[in-house]
Amino acid sequence: MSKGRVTVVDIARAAGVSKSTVSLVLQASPLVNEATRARVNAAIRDLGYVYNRGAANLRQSASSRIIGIVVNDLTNSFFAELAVGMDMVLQSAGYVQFLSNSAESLDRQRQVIASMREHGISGLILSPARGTEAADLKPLTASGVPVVAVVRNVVGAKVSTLFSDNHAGAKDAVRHLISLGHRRIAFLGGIANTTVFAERTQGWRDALAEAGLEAPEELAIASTAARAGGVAAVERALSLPVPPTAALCFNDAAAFGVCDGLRAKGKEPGHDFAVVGFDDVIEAETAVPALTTVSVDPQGMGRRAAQMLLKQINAGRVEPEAVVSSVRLVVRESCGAPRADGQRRISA
Amino acid sequence: MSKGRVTVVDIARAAGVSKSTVSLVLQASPLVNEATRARVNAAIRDLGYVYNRGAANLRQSASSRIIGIVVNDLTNSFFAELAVGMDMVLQSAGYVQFLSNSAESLDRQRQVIASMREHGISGLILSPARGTEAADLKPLTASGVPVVAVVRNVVGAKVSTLFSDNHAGAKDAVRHLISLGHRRIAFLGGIANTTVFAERTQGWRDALAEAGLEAPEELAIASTAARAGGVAAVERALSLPVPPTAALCFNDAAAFGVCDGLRAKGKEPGHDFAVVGFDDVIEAETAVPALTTVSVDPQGMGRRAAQMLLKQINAGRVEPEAVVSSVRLVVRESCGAPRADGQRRISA
DNA sequence: GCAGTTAATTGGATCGTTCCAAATTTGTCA
DNA sequence: TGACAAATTTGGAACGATCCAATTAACTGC
Repeated sequence: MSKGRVTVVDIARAAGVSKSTVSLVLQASPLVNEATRARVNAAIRDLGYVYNRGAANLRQSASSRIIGIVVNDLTNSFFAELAVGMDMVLQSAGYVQFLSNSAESLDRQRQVIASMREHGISGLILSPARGTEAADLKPLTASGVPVVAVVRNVVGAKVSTLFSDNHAGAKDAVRHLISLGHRRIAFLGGIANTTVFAERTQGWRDALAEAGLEAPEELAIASTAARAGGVAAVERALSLPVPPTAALCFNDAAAFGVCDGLRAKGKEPGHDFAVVGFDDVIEAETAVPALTTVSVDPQGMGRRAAQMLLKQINAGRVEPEAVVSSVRLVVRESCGAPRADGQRRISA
Repeated sequence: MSKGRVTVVDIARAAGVSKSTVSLVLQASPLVNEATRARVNAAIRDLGYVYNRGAANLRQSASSRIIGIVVNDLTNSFFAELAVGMDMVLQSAGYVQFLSNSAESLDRQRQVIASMREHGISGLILSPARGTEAADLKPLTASGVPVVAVVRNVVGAKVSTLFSDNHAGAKDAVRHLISLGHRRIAFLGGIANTTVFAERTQGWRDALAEAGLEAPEELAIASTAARAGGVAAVERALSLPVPPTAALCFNDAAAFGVCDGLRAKGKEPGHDFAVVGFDDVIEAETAVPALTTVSVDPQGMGRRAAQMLLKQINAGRVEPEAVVSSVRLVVRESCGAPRADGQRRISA
């Protein structure tokens, strides 16, 4: 049974028709008679036929219905949720995804993209590794494969982009902290020299300036975008001559780290120190204290990115668009503000 | 440039050789003369040739070098890390992965597996959705595609399996809690009626029995395997007439939820109540308090699963093996025990 | 009963690569 | 120089599905 796979010719023979008819049945063509269709389908079932998509893709017109997805850190739940969102719309549109993790390695990313190209992907959604250049995507775009860059930018690349509104989100968050009475507000975590970091810190600076407050550079403490980075950053912040009383963190992972670091120093987040995150990962809501954060809705963003890509694929020609996904501040407990639903925590 | 892709024939023409020679160069065959090889490679570069793996896979002997991976919940970092571990060994073995998320939906899982089959995967690693039956994998195994089931079992399926030693891990954890003086120890979180739940609760029961303690069923509180489930479970536990003083949790996600729930009730985990998790996800180490947990090393498990699959693929014939991956208790702070490195927390 | 439609069906030819057997070139030695 | 072996190179036939033009079957209306 397992020797020599079953092909259209085999089922054609079994059903007493030609391979062409079988092909029509496979494509659910209205041209074929109901009786024959039933006969062919029965043969397909009986022989355990498996459609060979590779063979079908050989004809130039056909598209592979494979979408490549490359993210820079799958262990960060933001990206995991992003991928899940994409999966939802791609799957229901009849595409399958080729998901890979570059783990911030440019080499790895190159390999993965090359491999996807060989497999004839119909499109690529990429959350680029740090340092990705336009040249890395050139071969892909040159051969007309639509690409959507999410989260991070690839300077000079002619691809569609979908970013969250980092500047506005950060500004809103800091405004909120100011409205709660804070005057010395830090920016903690994240990797300096990245676009996202620059945008978020600019939002922080602008909100402070707007309120006539200063934004001393020693209060913008970069480290890493992960939990451990938050711990380190808040430690540095608390050891300053005049420590801050509140912080906007680079992302939720860092914010959780900041909470950990505060507790390690005997301070309770949301009580003795206000903490605001960025991303609104799924744990933000159930954490204690629940994390006030700028919601970028990772799953929604994933869905949107997938939709942008599908639109380009269906349009047939590549016409890059740049979308900025709006964000909104979700006030929970970690900033010490009273909650909308009446529950409250005491503010510092 | 983008019209009509470049094929072996094109580069053959450009390099002044036959397509067969080009094919040999592509496969790095030692048969071809160095000078011609260089000429062909130059043409490949110049024309921007992209190898068409689909066409190559058409010949019966070739293998697709695609591995399918299906996990039941990518947003759980345990599975994300599992996938990352697999990615590492598969990538370096020259395979690409087709990763999908079934999100616990059997329908979805069926669709995805069917799609992977059409793409001619060389093997499948599956963390099955709840309720997966042997019949779901039958077509795959019948056609000789190696399958490795991880984390959860598929009863009756003739596939390789890789599980963590749930029974021993739970037993060790509970023994440790007993050695710290706890007498009323709960089991919190997880979904009843799953193999993993049954194995872990059995370990809990056995450790208690061994110490001559009772394991009343009201202390085994199932809910869900996520953070919110932990919150709910500990709430129920604390409202019992005689509440427990310690708990082994179904997994780390639930354990974090239990910590959250404890704080919401004004109790400090690791101080007023001992908490032990299961999995040792990456956040377990940096959380506050650092989570005492049974380490199953998800990345290592992923690597191992990938190795098992590759072994089967290379062996040529499917010979299922069952591997139980050993686990070890990592004592940190959440159980209230003094740490090995001298730092200590006060035990309740 | 027959031309004119419409509905179903069907042989090739084709996609881009690999593999095989056979052909060509080059090298070696008597 | 000719015979023989080794080193390279090469057409053509697969692989499995699709598409096109062409054929056959079934149905009109007169």
